[in-house]
Amino acid sequence: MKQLLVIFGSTSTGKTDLALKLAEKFNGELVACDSRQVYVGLDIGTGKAPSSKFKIQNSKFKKGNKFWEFNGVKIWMYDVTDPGKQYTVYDYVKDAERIIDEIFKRGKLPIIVGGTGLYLKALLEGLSNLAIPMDQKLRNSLETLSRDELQKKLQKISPQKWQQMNYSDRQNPRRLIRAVEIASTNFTSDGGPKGLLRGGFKTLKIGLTAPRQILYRRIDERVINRMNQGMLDEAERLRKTGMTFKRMRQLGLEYGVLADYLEGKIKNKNELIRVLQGKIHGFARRQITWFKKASLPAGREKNTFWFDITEKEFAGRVENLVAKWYD
RNA sequence: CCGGAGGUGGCAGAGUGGUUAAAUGCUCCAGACUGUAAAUCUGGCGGGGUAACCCUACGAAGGUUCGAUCCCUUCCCUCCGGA
Repeated sequence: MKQLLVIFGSTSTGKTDLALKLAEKFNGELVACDSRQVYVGLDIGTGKAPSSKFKIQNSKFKKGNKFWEFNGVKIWMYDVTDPGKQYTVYDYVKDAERIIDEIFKRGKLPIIVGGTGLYLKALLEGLSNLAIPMDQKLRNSLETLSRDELQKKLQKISPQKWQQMNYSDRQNPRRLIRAVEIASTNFTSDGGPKGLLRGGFKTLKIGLTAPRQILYRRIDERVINRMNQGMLDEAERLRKTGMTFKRMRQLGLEYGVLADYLEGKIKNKNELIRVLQGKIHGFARRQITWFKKASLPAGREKNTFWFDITEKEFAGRVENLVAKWYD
């Protein structure tokens, strides 16, 4: 039976470092599950480079065609598209499924490394509406409407959908637009991607956590490291290649904050660092909220083995667990 | 020592004699999320209580007033300029 190892957790829990170690031991290849690492040129800000500690110990690094390689371990789903283009869950599932299939053909163990909860869920379990394509023309016109108008429109064309939405989503223009889009399509679904778990894979899921304070500290340090690694230059390079500030803000976190800095909305580097640290704390919290249901038996990431990265020998215990599971 | 500005909740920063536990932003906490997900959206945020409600608060101490964070006096502290 095909086996699949999944490692997930919030930002700064050391997913990639752990996955690289496991890949060396178990003859694996990594598949990143990250909505921003898919873009070419977003390297430092998205943390594609492994931690500096790892880099010093393992200097063998190269970039291949559509993959990066550390110490002989390939990492996929980096650099799959242009940063100016919008990439979505749908694209991700399609691309990642193909990559994973190829890894199997090579007789290797795919290790999915993810911080983007929705992508991970879609890849593993599928998403029933995923196949309904987006209608850019419709979206353009809907985007000119106010939230109020969007709500009325949806209530009119699909009262059932409106009923299903919760209060928070009803205030969310982005959700309203997609709901209208789904309601007004005449697209007949072929079902779309079904999710790997339904393909009969034997999966082991490992979730990484850390106490809040320690997580924040790791985030704060990482922001400073990234500044030292030239995150600012990276942003300027993106500007020079024609990326708009608007697009940078869409990309979020480092790129959004960096856009504010380049535009002078943030006055100095210290403020830049502070703002960024705060934003990433918030991001980590959102990830934790998403993954939290995981700890419940019927939760989103059921059958997950959770590890607190501050516990002694946690990496060794993970290794033992994988060794027992992997045939 | 003299002249000027100012001291507000974790921070930044409004404000005004009563409707101010005090705008707004940030941090922080909680949550939603089936095609932008590092995005987007919702709620909370002095303390206590399920609640009605109670307590402590706008540098300190007094005073004026029915009532002061807002007016007056003194003191303490900070910043700018001049000796």
